Amino acid sequence: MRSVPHDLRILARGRDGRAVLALPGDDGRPVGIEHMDLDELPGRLAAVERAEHPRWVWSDARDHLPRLLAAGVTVERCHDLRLVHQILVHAASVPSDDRAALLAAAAWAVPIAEATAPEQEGAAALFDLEATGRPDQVPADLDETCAELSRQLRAIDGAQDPSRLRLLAAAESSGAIIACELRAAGIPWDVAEHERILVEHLGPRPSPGAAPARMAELAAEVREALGDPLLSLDSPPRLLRALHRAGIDVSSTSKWELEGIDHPAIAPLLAYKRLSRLLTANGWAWIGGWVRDGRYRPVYVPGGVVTGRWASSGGGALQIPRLLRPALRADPGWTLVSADVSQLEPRVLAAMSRDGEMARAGRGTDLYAGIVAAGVVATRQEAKVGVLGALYGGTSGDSGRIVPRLREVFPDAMRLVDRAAEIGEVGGTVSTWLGRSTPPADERWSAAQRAAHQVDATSTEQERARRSARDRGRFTRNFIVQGTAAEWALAWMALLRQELAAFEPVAPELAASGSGPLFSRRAHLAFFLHDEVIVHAPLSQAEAAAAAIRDAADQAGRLLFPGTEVDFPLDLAIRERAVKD
DNA sequence: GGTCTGGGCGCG
DNA sequence: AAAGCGCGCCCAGACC
Repeated sequence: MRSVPHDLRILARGRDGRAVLALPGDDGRPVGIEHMDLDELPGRLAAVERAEHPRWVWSDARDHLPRLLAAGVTVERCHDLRLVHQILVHAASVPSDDRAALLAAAAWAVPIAEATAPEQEGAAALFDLEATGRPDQVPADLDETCAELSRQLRAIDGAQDPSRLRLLAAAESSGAIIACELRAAGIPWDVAEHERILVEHLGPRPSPGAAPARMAELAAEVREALGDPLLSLDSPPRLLRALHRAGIDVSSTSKWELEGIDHPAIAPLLAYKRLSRLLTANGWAWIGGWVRDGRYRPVYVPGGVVTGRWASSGGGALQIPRLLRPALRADPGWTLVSADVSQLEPRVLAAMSRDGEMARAGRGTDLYAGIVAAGVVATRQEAKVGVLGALYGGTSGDSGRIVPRLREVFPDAMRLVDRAAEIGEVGGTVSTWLGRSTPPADERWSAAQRAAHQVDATSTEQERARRSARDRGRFTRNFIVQGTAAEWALAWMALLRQELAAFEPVAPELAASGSGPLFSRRAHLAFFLHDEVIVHAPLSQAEAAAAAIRDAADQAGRLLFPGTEVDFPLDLAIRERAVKD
């Protein structure tokens, strides 16, 4: 009834730590089985790659790829069974018995592993399994791999729109490769510049346990202004009590509540908080823990967020403060090509909903300016607040005032997100454009809704249930947009990676020092942040890399939304350092 | 000693 | 006052 795609090639774990290559047969059983030692694998795999350009089926990129990359070998395409399992097991478009079969294969649903800072790794362990944060849990032997592949192919083939799920599986799997490659290549990191920024803001590096000079000064000012000479600023409850004693009426110590209060303690306190954050999150300890040989090598976690966005594990790769962006710096003779998409999420919404009016507002560069130009609102700020309110479910304040206006002007777009919210509020499932679905509402949520519908429900129970229903509505409203934007970004990166891989290597004397065997002689992806990429490129390839980034964005739009009027303009810059403006 | 939770804040 | 989504990380405090 169904034939296995002919370009699949299986890489699995053999007995005694050996590797095994095979082809999936039409009956689901492996054929053409080859066993080999691990040190033979990169050479053999590279030969198959060159000759056949297969799609490699493996349990988990993290099982195999780090070792291959260290040996200078990578692959064009894969099918990552763990990631695709995670998608298919919830996908609403997959028939329920196929989903049940996947659910029964519970070992494929492994939790995200912790990252290990390089300082805790042996130097030789950098590319071992342990170092990639991957416990040995997924059943990766040949039979299990084939069985799971069969389940997944059946699930996709039986889905309402197999082509979308196939595209999603390919994009997600490509992300698995890219995440490993990003770690192997690393972010070129200028430690001297990072330290200069720390000293500029905090003062000289303090001895262990001591506070930096600037923080100590600010803390003294705060204690003086509050008349509390022994106060610790690092304990929110104590700080809150001290603020109350000083007559400052706040309900928390958070900065948005403190801002705007007129008291001599506030300015130094806010400054202290800012510095404290810099020190603890990205101070000298962070450099020592995460930067080695001029590279920051974060662990990216594709599919780590329910919506399909990537998460990161260790070092906070997706939360690097803007203040430290200048430390992201190209190697000598190289440059950074940085690009981010302007207003990705509203553009994705316009494309998904085929809202022509919204597509037209975005044509050119700035969607918010387009909304102003169309006469919908008076200022760019209002346009932005309104659109974010539409995407997030804002009801009060400025966004609550503006969203109804957007509902008149962009009826198709607003209907799509409003409908997603309605479905979520009653416990339903919504899906992204390519078919990633929300997990079912958890049992506590459903129990609260049931309780509120009993005849003897208290008003507290009813109010709590209404609130959690609205919470879930905002989640599902945002899910379809954030998740589809993540799909667009995956396609963008996958297409970009393909283009960069075709670049000619530069001369050996122009090689980057720390990017590893595969990436030191041609432009390569170095950083990814939801709607933003940075490519590290030899100077001679910078313009070509910029063109590739733009071309990949155009192609991604057409791939996901054939015939769409929506464009995806980029802010792009070629600079030595990744600073904005 | 360890683990867990919430506050707070960085990113999109 | 964070109004409105999704994260990770650090710290203090609570608890075992």
